[in-house]
Amino acid sequence: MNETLHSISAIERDTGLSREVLRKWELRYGFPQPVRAAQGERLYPDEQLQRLRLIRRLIDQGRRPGSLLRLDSAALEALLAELATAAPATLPPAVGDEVLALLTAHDAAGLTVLLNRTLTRCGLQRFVTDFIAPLNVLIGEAWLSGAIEVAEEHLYTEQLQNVLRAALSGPALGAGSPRVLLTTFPDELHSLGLLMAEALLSTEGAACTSLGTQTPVEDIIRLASSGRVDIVALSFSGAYPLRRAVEGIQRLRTALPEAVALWCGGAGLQGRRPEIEGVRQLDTIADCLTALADWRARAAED
Amino acid sequence: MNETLHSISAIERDTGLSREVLRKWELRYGFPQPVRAAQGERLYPDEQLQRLRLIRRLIDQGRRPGSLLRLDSAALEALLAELATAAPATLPPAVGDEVLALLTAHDAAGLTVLLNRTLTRCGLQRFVTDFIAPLNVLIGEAWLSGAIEVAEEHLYTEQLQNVLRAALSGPALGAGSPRVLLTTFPDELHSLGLLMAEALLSTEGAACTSLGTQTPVEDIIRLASSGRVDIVALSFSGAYPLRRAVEGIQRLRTALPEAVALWCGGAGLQGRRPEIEGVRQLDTIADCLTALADWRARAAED
DNA sequence: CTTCAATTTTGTCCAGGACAAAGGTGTGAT
DNA sequence: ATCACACCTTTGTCCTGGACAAAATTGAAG
Repeated sequence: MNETLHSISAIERDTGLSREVLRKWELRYGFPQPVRAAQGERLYPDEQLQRLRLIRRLIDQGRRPGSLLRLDSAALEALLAELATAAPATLPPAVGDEVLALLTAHDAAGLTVLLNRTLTRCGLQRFVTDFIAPLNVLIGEAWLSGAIEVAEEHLYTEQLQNVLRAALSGPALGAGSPRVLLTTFPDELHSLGLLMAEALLSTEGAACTSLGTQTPVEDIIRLASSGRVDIVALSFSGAYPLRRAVEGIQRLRTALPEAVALWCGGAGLQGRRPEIEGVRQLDTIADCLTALADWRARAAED
Repeated sequence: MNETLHSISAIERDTGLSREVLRKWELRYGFPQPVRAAQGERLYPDEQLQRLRLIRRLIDQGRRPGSLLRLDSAALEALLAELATAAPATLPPAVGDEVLALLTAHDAAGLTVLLNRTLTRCGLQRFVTDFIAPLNVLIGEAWLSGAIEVAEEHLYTEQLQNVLRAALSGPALGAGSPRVLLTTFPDELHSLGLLMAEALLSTEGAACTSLGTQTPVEDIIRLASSGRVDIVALSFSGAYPLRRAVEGIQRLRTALPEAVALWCGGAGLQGRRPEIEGVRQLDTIADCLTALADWRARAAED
C-alpha cells in the first residue's frame, strides 16, 4: 500500500532539493538513506520523502541543514509544531503587496516565479490552504475596491492555473482511492476552486477527475452513477445564487446513488448553511482534507 | 558586450537541457565546447547558447541529437526553415478512435497518459499542430453527432489543459520577443485555442501572456497600449457570432497603437474572411508560426 | 509489407574528489 | 560593550569517467 518508492529525480522534483544535494547529505549525514535498486539506483520510501519535505521547510525558515539532518522524525515534528504555532496561516501583508504589485505591472513571468517558489518552498498542501486561499480573498477585495481590473484578475487566475496544473501532473499523484468527480453547475464559470480542491485531494492520494466548469446536472448524474465514482464535489463562487445552488444540489442528491458522497464548497455557500441531508459542506478549502479523512474512516468501517 | 559567458546552471535554466546531458554531448559529439574558468568550470559563450536553443527546438520537432550536434549553425538554420514549411498532417483514424473510446469510458487517467506520450513523442509543436488541432475537430464532430456528451468533451478539455499547461511551465519557455498578449472577447468561453497558440508561440521564443477568456475590450486596449506588448492575439470559437467578432476587432484595431499587431484566429473566423485592414488572420493554428516568422522578418527590417 | 529481434543512440544514474560562497566564531580596537 | 576584520566550518555546486536501461533504428525472417 505505502510501498511506493521514488527515484532521485522524483525526489528532486517533489522537494526542490537537487540530486547532488541529496547524495551529499546521504554521504555526510547518513540521511536520507534510500534503498537501492538492482544497479544501485537510489529508491526513496515515502517516509523519507515526507521527512525531506519537512526538512526543506525548516531550512526555508532559516535553519541549517547540518543540525536538522541529525535529528529524528520526532524532533523534526516538534520543530514543525513550533513553526505552526508561530505562523497563524494568514498571508504576510508584504507578500500580498508583492503579488498586487506584480499584477498591476502586468508581470506574468514574475508572478509565475513567485508562485512556483512559494509552491516548492511550502509544498502543495500548504501552498493551497495557507497561501492561495487567503490570496484569492485578497485579490477579490482588490478587485472590489478597484485596485485591480478584470484583466489583472484574469492574469492572476491564468498563472495560478499554470502552476497548479503543472504540480498536478506530477507522477502518480492521486492514483488511489476514493475516486472524486469535480465540476460546477452550468452558469458557474469559476474553475479555480475545483483546481485547488483537486490539488489538495490528489496529494492525499484521491483519484480526481475534473470536468471543469458548467457540466449539466444530467451528465453529472450519469457519470456518477456509472459505479466508477465515490464522491462528487461541486464548487460555487460567490456570484452563484444560493437558491439555484440549493435547488440543484437537492436534485443531484436524490438522483445520485446513496453510495456516492456529495461534497459542496465555495464562497457561494460559505456562511449561509443550507444543511442538506446527505451533503457534506466544505466551509474552507482545507475542509477537503478533513472530509476526505472522514470518508476514509467511514469506508474502513464497512 | 557579447563577451558574456554562462555557467552550466544558467544554460540548464535557459535551454532545459540538464547538466548531465550538456556534459555528455560535449564528450560524445564535441559540442558544445565551452571555455573553462580557473578551476575547470564550463563557461558557455552566447553563441553556443543560441545554437543549443536551436538544437533544442529541432529535437522537440522529433529530430535526434546525434545528427543535429554534428551540424554547423548554417545547416541548423536551414533545417529550421524547412521545418516551417513542413506539410500539414492528418490524424490516423485509429488514434481518434482510441481517444473517443477513452472518453466514453471516462478514463481520464488513460487519456492523460495518451496525451503525454504523444507529446513527448512528437514534441510540443507537432503535438499541437498535427495532433491536437485535428483531434479537436474530431471531438467537435463527435459531439455534434451525439457520439459523446458535454461531460466527455469537458473531460477531454480538462486533461488536455493539464498536459499543455504542464508543458508550458517548462524552463524559460518563451522569455524572448515578441511579447504576445492572448485572450478572448467577453462571451467567448473557449480557452483551448489560446492555450494552443500560447504553446506554439512559446516554443518559438515569444513571451506570451494569456489572460484567459472574456477580457473586456477596454482592458485589452489598456494593457496593449502600455508599451509592453507587441502583438495582441484573439481566439473565436465556432459559436461566436461573426458580426460581433468583426465589430469588436475593428474597434480594437482603431484603438490600439499602430505598432501593436493584431492577430485573430479560431473556427469562428475560419472560411469567412472579413479581411480587416491591419489585422492578421490565422486560418489554422499552425499559422501562428508563420505569422510569428513574418513579424520577426518585418521587425528586423526596421 | 509486416513482425520481431539485435543494435545503436541517448538520457540518467553512480562514486568520490575539489572548491568557493555563505555562515559562524573569535580577537582586538574604539 | 560594540564593531570590524581575519579565520574556520558548513554547504551547495561542479568536475571526471564509467555503467546501464529505455527508446529509436536497423536488419532479418516470415
